[in-house]
Amino acid sequence: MQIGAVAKKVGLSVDAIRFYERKALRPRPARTDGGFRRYAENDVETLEFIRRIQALGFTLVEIRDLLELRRSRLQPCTPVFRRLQGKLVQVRVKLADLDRLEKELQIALRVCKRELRKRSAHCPLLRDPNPKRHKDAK
Amino acid sequence: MQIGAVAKKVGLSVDAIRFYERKALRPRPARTDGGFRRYAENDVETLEFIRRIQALGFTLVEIRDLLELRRSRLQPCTPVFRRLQGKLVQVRVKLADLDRLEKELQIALRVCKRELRKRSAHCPLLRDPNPKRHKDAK
DNA sequence: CTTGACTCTGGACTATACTCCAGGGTGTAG
DNA sequence: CTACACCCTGGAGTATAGTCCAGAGTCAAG
Repeated sequence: MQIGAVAKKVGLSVDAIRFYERKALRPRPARTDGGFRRYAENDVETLEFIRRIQALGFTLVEIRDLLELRRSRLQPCTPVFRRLQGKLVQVRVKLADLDRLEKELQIALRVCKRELRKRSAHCPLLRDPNPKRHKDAK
Repeated sequence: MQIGAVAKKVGLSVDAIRFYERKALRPRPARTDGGFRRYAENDVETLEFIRRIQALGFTLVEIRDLLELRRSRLQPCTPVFRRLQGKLVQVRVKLADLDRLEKELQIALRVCKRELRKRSAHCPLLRDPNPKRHKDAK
C-alpha cells in the first residue's frame, strides 16, 4: 500500500503521515526501489493508534513516548496508567480554568445587562470591567 | 513615566508593551526628544484594561476591537454585551470538549485499572485504546 | 565628562501540529 | 512510449502571544 491509500484509510493527510515520520512517531518506512514508502496493515494500525491517543488529548511528543511502550514486547499497564492519570489532572486543571472564566464572563454579562436595563449609554466594562475594584491607591 | 516604570506598575514586560504597540493595541506613544516612549496615567489604565479583558479569554485581536469601542466618546454597552456572549459560547464549547475528554480518559483509566487488578502484563490500551471497537471489517 | 541604568529598532526564536509548495521522479495502463 | 496519477524532498508558512537578542543611543547623577 502506498501513502495515499493509507491516508485515505485512516483519515489523515499524506502530509500528516510524513510529518509523523519526521517527528519520529513512526519507526522506519519500507521503500520501493524508486523510493516510495510501502505500508503494511500493521502501519495502518499504528496510525489509528496515534489518532485515538491524540483524541485523548495527548501531544505528539507524548504519543511518541507511548509508542515506545507499545513497541516493547512486554506492554505493561502501569506506565500507561500513570500517563493517563497525569493527563486527567491536566485536563481537570484546564476545566477548572475554563470554569472560572465562564463565571467571570457571566459576571461581566450581568453588569452589562443591568446597564442596558438602565438604558445608560456608557458601558462600565469599558471603564472598569472588574466591578470589585476601585481605584484610589497611588 | 518611561516604559520600564509602566511595565512594573501593570505587571507586564517591557517587550510585551512594545509588542502591543506593534499590534496596534495601543494608539500612539508620546516620545521624548531622544526617542523614549513617555506614558501617562491614562496609558497605564489602558494596559490594565487589556490585562483584565485578556483574563476574560479574549485574544489580542479581539481586544483591539474592544479598545476601539473604548476610544469612542459614546461607549455603548450593546456591542460589548454581544462580544461577551460570543466569548461565553466559545468557552462553553471548549468546556464541553474538555468534559468529553475527561470522560474518555476516565474510561481508559478504568480499562487500565481492571487490567492491573487482573495482574495481566499486557496493557489493552496499547493495542486498542477504544474498547468499544472490534476490528473485523475490510 | 563619565558611568551605569535604561531604552531604541528590527528581526529571530519558542511551542504545536500541521499545510502547502516547487521542482523533480515513479508506476502503470493503454 | 506516452500520459497521468501519484510520490519524493526540503523548506516555508499558519496562528498565538509573546521573549530574547545585538548593537546602538539616551538620561540622570556625580
